[in-house]
Amino acid sequence: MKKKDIRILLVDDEPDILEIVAYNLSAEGYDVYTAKNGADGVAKAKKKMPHLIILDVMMPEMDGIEACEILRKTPGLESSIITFLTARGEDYSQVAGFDAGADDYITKPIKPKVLVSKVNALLRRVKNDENAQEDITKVGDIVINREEYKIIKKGVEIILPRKEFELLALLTSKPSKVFKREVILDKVWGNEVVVGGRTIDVHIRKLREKIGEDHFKTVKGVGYKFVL
Amino acid sequence: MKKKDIRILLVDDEPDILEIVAYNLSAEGYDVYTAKNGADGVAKAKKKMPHLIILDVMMPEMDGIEACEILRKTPGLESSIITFLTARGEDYSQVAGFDAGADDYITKPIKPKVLVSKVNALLRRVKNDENAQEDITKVGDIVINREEYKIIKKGVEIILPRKEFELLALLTSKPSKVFKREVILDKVWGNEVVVGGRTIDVHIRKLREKIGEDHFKTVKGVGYKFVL
DNA sequence: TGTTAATGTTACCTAAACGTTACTACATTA
DNA sequence: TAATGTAGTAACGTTTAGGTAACATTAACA
Repeated sequence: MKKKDIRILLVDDEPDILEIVAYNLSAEGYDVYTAKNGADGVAKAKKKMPHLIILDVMMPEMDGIEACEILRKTPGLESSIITFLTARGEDYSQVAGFDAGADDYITKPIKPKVLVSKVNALLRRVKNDENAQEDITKVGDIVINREEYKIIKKGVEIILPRKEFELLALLTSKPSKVFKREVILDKVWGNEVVVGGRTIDVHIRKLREKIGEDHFKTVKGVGYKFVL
Repeated sequence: MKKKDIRILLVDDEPDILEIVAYNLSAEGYDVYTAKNGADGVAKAKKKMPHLIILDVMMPEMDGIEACEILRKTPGLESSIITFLTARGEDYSQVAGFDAGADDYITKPIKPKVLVSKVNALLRRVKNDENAQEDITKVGDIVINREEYKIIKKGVEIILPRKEFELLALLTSKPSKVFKREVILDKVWGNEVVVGGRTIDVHIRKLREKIGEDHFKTVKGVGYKFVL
C-alpha cells in the first residue's frame, strides 16, 4: 500500500499540536485528518476508518482513554493502530492507555523527526500487509504491470503471452510461497478446463527462459514458487 | 497463544537492568531469555526464535542498531517484534533505530509498570494472530513454514522432501505428544496406502540426520514424539 | 541375563514427478 | 490468405523422492 492511501486521524484539543503534527505527517505523504476532542474523534473515525489514530489523553468532552475504549469496540476499527499523546512522566495514563487497548504512546513535547519515524514504524506492517489487488507489483528487479499486460526486468520491457503473464503474476503475487499445481490450474486455467499433465511445466519452462532460471523453484510433489 | 509460550529476548550489558526487566516480565508470565551484548543477542535469537526482542542501543561487542539490522535479515525473525532501550533525549538513536527496522523504543530509566504494559501491548497482536499465522510454527529454534515448504533452524534454511516435511510438521504440531504409528501413517501417508513396516523409521532417520538426533524420541511399541 | 519383538541403519531400486523438445491446431494480425 | 505467435500435446529424457529389503541394534520382560 502507498502512503497516500494510509489514513491517519489526529485527535487533540490544542490547535498548535494539531497543526504541527498534521503538517509533518502530511509532508511524509500520509492522508491526515484531525478532530478536536474525543467525541469528534470517534465520529470522524467511524467516517474515515483510519489505519492509525493518534489520541491526546487529556481532552474536553471525552478524554482519550474513553475514546479509545469506544473505538476498540467499533466494528472495523478493532485492528486499527491507536497511539496516545501523553505528557512526560504521566506513568499512570500510559498504563491506563494500554489497558484501554492502545498500541503505543508518544510523549510530549513532540519532536517531529522522532514522531515521523515512530509513525512509519507503526505503519510498516500495515503497508506490507494488505496485498490489495494493485495493478503494478514490484518484486526484486522485476516490475509486473497488470494494466498494460507487460513486465519490465532490469529496465527492459518483456512482452509475455497471456497464460505466461498470468502464471507469472500469480507466482509473484506472493514471492516464496509455494503454489500447488491444482491451485495454479484453478487460477490460471480455470477449474473447468482440463489440460494435460505437462502443460504447467511447459509454461514454467518458458518463464524460466525469459525471466531467469533461478527465479522459479520446483517443490516436487507440491508445486512451484517464485523466489527473488 | 498463552503468555508462557511467548518468548522474549532481552539484550543489555548492564546486569542490573537485565535482572529487573527479566524479573518483571517473568512475573508477568512470559518466557524470558537474556544476552549481554549484541553478538550474544544475535546468537541467542537464532537459537530461541523469540517473539519479542528488547535491545539496548549502547553495548560493547555489537551495538543494538547493528544487531537489529542483522536480526531483520535472519530467516524466521523478519516478523519478530524488535524494540530498543534508549536513554531519554537520545533522539538520534531513536530515528536510527526505526530505520534499522525496530518497531518501538523504550526510554530509560525503566519504570516496571510502564514497561510491562508496553510489552503486553506489543504482544497483544501476536497472541491473537495465532490463527492468521497458522502457516508458520515456531518450536524452539526451529521455524516450520508451511506456506513456503521450508524449515529454518538457527537461522539456516533447510529444504525437506514432501513426506519428511509433512512428518516433521505433524510431530511439531504438538511437541512432546506421542504420535502412534497408525496415526502417522494416516496423517502423512493417507489411510488407503499400504507401506512396509520400516518406512516410518527410515523417514524418522532422515529427520534425525537433518534436524538433530535428540529432537525425535522413540516410544517403543507406540510411536514417536518431537521434543524441544 | 538371555530372548525376542520392535526399532535403527544402510544401500539400493523404481516409479512417479518433473524437464525438455518438437510438433499440431488454432487464433491473430497484416 | 500468408505470416506469425500462442496454447496445448505427445514423446522421450532426467531426476529423485520414497519405498523396500536385508541386516544390525536396542530395549523390555521373563
